[in-house]
Amino acid sequence: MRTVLMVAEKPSLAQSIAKILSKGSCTSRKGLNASCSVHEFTGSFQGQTVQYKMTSVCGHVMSLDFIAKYNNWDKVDPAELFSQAPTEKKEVNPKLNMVKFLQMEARGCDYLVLWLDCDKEGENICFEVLDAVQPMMKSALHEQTVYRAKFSSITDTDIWKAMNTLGTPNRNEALSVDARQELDLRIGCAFTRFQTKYFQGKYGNLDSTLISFGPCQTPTLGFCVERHDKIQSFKPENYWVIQAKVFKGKDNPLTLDWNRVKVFDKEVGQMFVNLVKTSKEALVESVTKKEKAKQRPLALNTVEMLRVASSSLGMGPQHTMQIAERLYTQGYISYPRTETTHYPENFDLKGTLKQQINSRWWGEEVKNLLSAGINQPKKGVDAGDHPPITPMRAASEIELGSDGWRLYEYITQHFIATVSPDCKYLQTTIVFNIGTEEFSCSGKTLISPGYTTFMPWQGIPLEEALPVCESGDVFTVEEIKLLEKQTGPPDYLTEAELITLMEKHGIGTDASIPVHINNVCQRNYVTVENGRKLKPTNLGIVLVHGYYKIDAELVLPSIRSAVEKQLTLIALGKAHFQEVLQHALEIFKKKFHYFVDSICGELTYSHALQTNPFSEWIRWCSGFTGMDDLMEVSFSPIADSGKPMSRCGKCRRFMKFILAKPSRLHCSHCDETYSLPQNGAIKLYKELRCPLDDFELVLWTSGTRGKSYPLCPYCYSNPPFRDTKKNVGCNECTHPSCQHSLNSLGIGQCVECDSGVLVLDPTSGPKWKMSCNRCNVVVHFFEHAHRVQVAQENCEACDAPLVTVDFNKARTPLPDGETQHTGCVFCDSLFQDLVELKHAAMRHPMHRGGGARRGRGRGRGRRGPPKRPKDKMAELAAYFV
DNA sequence: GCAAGGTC
Repeated sequence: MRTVLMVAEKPSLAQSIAKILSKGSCTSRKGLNASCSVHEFTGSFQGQTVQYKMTSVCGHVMSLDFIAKYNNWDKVDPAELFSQAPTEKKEVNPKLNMVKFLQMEARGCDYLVLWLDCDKEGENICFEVLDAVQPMMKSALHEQTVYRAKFSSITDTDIWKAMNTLGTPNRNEALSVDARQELDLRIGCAFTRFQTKYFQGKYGNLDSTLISFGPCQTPTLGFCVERHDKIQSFKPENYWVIQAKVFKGKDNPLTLDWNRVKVFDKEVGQMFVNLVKTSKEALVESVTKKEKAKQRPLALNTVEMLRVASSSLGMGPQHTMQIAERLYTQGYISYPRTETTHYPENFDLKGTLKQQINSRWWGEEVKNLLSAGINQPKKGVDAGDHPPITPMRAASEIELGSDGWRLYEYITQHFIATVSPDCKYLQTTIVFNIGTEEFSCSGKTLISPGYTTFMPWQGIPLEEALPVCESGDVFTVEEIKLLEKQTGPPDYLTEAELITLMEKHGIGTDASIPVHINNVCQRNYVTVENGRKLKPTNLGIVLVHGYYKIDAELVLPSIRSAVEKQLTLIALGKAHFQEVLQHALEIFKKKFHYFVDSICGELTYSHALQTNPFSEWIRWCSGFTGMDDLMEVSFSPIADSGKPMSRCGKCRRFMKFILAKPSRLHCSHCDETYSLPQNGAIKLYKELRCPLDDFELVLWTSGTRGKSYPLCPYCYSNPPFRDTKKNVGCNECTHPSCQHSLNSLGIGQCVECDSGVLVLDPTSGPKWKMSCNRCNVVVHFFEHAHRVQVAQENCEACDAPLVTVDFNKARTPLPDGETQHTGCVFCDSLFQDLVELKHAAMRHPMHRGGGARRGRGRGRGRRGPPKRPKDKMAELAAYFV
């Protein structure tokens, strides 16, 4: 029997489609990776009985990156990223082993049906799957073996229709995505690397480790700054309004609005007041009553959910999506990433509603709605991806958790609202004549709440009823006043407004909008204020103003849509991939050079390149215009930042320690910046010097319960030996004789990780410890000893260096009041009770180990001394190869 | 260390 392999874009879809095509009779098994399942069933395919295998990928299989040597920020000129730097496709998530999994499943299959999402990205993934799978499939000479299923919703009719009208994957659409990936990568990385290096080398208090640029994130930031500028440049204006109060009989006075609304000239206002004041009576000119409706909402899609979650629930988009994902995988809501606002024809609206009849919150109203008959939902847009977001089963607050419940509650309320009647109300307007001027007042009274029963925040607020009157009635004027008012500035952009702007300008997609917003926050360009308002930081403002000054297109949203337009030409087969790509790259390369030239002022970029290798030229940039003028207002030059710390090995002057992220050392005399390990504190290390370069050592420490090690600021960035890695401290340095090196202080192989060595922390006394130079393992030993040293000799049993310990006479734990002992930490019986294993407490909660595993329960020595290493010297020796 | 786009 022949086999048909079918691949969907995500596991949940593979399952749904298999269920439909097998009429519920498929058997399922886990695939090679934990994420993907394979659903198998027998059926017919082109008139023959076949075995079907339905599975999925998890989004993209491959992603684009530069080949490794172009990922060195110090050696590669960002300008090379526009053309010279070759790219390669790598597996997105090597842990998932997706290619291997697909190949395993494809081995010996006869046909392939691609069920990827029906958009350009899906088309691109088709070819990623195809590339992986085709070599493993049986080859047929005169027969089509690869098919594309095109479906517009996940319903029986649609899936069967797709199956019966299979086509072929569209290479052009896939290529347009390839082009987008390459453009985004080359442009984004080139600008990001240049900006980061340039500004970091120049300013000491930037407070950002990365100054990123991207075709989506930069316009996103641009929107926030645009509003900021409007606020800043706002000039309040005085205006005047006439307020009239009238009454009839014993009724409360009625405040009327002036039909001219306002005037911007006080004298003109006063003139009107005088005209009005000639009359003591207000004559009712007309009374109109209009029945109006507030329309029930469209079915819910992702972007609307994100907007409401932000504005009404105070939940950020990233967080909202995480919660929604969870609700989806737990079966409470339907798939949360969709652009569609129209329910499929056969959607079971009543069934979905019936699930809610026992709810203690809205059960009664739902019952009423069902018995009165539900309303046909409004016609929305069917984007052909997934049905709108709806609840899938009843739930309670306890099982969902606070935010989970709030989001579920909203999704459910929104769903019920879409099948409820519109809200109906009566709008009454009374128009008055006082003297020559017209005034009016209006009010709303509820006729039937309709959907606002379920979305009470949209309800018609209760108002005081207007007096009953008809045209010709006369009211008495109680008061006429000229009020002076002032126009106010707009407020900062709310997250919900930003989402709307991004959607409108095509910046990002439903899935990526939250990521871009998160990016501009994490990069310190924007902060989220009360009410989820987005306020740009100094850095964000300066960057955007800089782009405006140099090349506004870099920040305008139109840049994205222009590129998208070109890409569509590829998708339509009207332009060639290479043509469009090269053309766009050419334009952006010019923009890049112009940007660099503008920032660097007099010295042109190409000139600088000719005369200096890349690593040298950045410092040559001087005589700035544009961006730097702006930067200097908000940020201080690196030479003026920080406090003196340790001496430079080249000029012997003090270097300054800059605390702002990324913390670093800067020698203003040599104009050099040296990077340091992050997430810890830096101190001077006893004015000791590195024997190789004469730089004063500094001590990095992650806190009292964590690790610490000395490092040489120069060696840290410029590894001294061929076998030393970049960005390591003295505890990984292989210097043969320096007293701070791994060679002098290493004691034995790490008890947990494979590659680390336990190194004595010479600063840790009196709570002595040795810590692994690779992982978080810390071994506490010889508490209260007043000296711990690594001896010259090695253990006869295991060859580990011996350790000499000195205790005070009064506190010595050694037998017979002995104060000194030399022995092996791993083998010596006297030492056995004096050694204890722990994990370093890390400052950063993201690091593994550390905190969570630090139990009080483990008494000293409970786990015994560290395991006896098999061959410690072999491990140690590995370091010196 | 970088982009944006999928998805878990």
